[in-house]
Amino acid sequence: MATDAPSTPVARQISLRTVIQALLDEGPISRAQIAKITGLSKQTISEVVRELEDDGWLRERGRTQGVLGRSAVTYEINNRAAFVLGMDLGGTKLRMAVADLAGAVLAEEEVPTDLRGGLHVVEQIAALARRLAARAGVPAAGLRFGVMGTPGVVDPESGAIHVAPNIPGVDRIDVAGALRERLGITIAIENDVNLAVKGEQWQGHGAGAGTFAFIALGTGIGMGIVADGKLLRGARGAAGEIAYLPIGGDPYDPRGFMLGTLETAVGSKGIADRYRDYGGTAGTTVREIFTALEAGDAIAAVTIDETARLIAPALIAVQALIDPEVIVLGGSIGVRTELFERIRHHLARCGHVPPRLAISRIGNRAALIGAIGAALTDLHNSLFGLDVKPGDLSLPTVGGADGDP
Amino acid sequence: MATDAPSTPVARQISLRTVIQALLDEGPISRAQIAKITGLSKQTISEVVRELEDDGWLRERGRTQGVLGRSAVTYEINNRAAFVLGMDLGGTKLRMAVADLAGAVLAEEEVPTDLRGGLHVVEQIAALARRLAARAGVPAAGLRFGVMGTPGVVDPESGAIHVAPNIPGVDRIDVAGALRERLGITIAIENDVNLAVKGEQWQGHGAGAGTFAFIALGTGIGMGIVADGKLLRGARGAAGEIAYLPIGGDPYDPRGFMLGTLETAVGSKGIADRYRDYGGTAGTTVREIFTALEAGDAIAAVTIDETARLIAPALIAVQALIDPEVIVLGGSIGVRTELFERIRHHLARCGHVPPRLAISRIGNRAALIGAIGAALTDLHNSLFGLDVKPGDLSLPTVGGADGDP
DNA sequence: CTATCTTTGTAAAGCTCCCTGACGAATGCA
DNA sequence: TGCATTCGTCAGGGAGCTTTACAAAGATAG
Repeated sequence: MATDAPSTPVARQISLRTVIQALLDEGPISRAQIAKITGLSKQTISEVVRELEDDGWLRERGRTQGVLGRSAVTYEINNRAAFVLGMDLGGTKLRMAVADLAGAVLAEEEVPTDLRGGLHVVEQIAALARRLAARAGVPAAGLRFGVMGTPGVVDPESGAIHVAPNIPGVDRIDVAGALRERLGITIAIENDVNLAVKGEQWQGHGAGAGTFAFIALGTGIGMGIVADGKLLRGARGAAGEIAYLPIGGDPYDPRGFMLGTLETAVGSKGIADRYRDYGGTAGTTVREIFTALEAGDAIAAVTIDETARLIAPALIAVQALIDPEVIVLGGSIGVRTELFERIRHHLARCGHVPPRLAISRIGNRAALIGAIGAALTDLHNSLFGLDVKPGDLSLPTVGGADGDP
Repeated sequence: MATDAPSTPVARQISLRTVIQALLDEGPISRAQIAKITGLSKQTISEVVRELEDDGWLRERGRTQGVLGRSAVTYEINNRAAFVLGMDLGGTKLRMAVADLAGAVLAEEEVPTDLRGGLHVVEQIAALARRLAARAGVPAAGLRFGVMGTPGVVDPESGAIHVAPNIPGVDRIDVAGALRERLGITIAIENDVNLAVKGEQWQGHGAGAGTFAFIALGTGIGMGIVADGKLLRGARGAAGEIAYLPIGGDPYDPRGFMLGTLETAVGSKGIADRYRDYGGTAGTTVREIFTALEAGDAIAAVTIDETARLIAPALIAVQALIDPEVIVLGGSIGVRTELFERIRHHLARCGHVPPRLAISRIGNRAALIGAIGAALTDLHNSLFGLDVKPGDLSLPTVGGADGDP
């Protein structure tokens, strides 16, 4: 429960945090303005700002002018005080970006994933990271944190990748540890859909929403949920496993057990199967079906419409259980406007108030942006976070119940 | 964002909180033990304990003995330092209890709700509260907080009851304000299902679970979700509206629009309709159908089995989206073991790993217990809470995205 | 029964961090 | 040029925590 750290630094730490937060929120401002915003005294602000400036986190920006009274020196966050690495490791592509403390991307690259897998991938990641850091002009000790997204199940504590579809061998080695060793920085690994959600929360349609959902429609179907600003993981990290929603087919049909009832119906394989069942001949991939749809293929149109008709209830289910402010659709299939409009149409037929829908604005970079955001959050918290994080007081233990954790 | 309160008291406030928390967690302990647990110095602990004892929150309990060294005075929370009121206002019954600071119920009573509604109900509540306080021997200024659960939609900020089924007129008056006036304490009003969830979290099957769901099956069907220890409300406070889950019927069938597809199928009316459709003659209420089932009525058995067959996929949906540690069933229908066993059976047929299920342990007192818990949490936080509640630092605004709130 | 060891709790001194009030410095306006 | 206004620093003081020292109280060994 309680911390055993001495509580001396806690007051100053709160002040540091408060000042940083004010600068993040309000942009370049003077010390006097910070004092007004934070309620701390001018004296204290001067001390804190000097401390932060000495350590390189802040820098002078300019001076105020035009207003009555003496002009003031304004300060801003020193964007180049630290850098982070965002990564998105997919089965076919490896995306990576170096960003500064303000989240601005300084260098970004996308390369095909080394299909030999295992340590080859690790080496590829490390080499790319070094190349990007050099290109962005990041000094040797400048990189502080990295976050990598990857499909499959990731242990949130250790970062071990338990199931890694499409990338051979990475579930047998400690990727995070190997990268930490090669790059000299802490690397956290996170599920890519979860990071995409964080990306949407930061720079996409989820910005400003306390609660929203992001659904990735592609080969498979996955969902990430942000509730009250925080990622919802569930008891076993399996929250958002929308593929297993008993919608779009008979939940008691064993054919849906493997991939999940919903994914069997509306995953890319389900769509292709449906197109073929209906007698379509234009191709076997979803991309080809969409191309046929554009060319006026009636069977493709029916296929996509039927897919939308099956997806709409799934969105109703999400709305009923989570009540998100908006549901953002992403993934290679989810961003197609043809499908989107058909889903909209069917949603309106379900009665009640349909959920607000949006197509991902940041598209296939969502996980990368989320990785950068996650790394920045980690960085901020490690620099200016509090050791003491007081939550609600736990209720006393009563009767036969177990105590709160 | 930042506070404008002076930060002087924050250090002592953290210390006060830490000591209280240690006493809540570890029961009666000596000052020296508190010092060890919290990491604060013995000196500071002595000061803090003296302060708390002077204000009546702590009291001496006894002395340690039998161990090496000087014996120590042990302290404990003074249970009788403050009292709270828990209330559960239903369409037919009004339940109320007075509890002490440790959550022990000192007086409890259940009366029929005054069916005249409106101010009559307010007067009834106030009178019952005074009677219970007197019976529990609570001094005049002893009651500090009250929380009341009620069905329908409650504005989380103002406590205004927007929709109050079965109780005429309470949606047109400021119940919380009227009670505050009559009882002289702060009264918060909360949705009863949400409170039932809190009750399960505190003293029921949710104890110790970070994420779980509570489903109330009765006249209607409702759900409350606790995610990472916190109640999930959703963007419009409509999270957990499981009645609208598009399961158990055709989601495009307008007959399900009013009550919701799932509730139309498995609400008490849906069950009764099904029994009649199958040719059942034993009665028209669910209670009568269950009685017939016990008497060996085959049609009742089929009705209940079919109901369970429809409910199981809804639970699968909850598991897929939320991944709860356990799903607790409550409400007059949800606690019936006959139904529970049938649901279990059908869940096992859905493939995948079925969610862990449990029947509510605290039954129809769940909302009342949750109200007591909520009132205690409010009380603790008002007494020993921090003004500053630092969350994660917000990410900087980048590109065209809006800033974080 | 006494000496010793351990633990508890208090006292005094010092440090960190914050605030207040005063004051010089800088700036716009009349 | 003088004045009002705002910025930023200096000096003084208070709150709260820690450390060191020490007295008090109890257990144990001989």
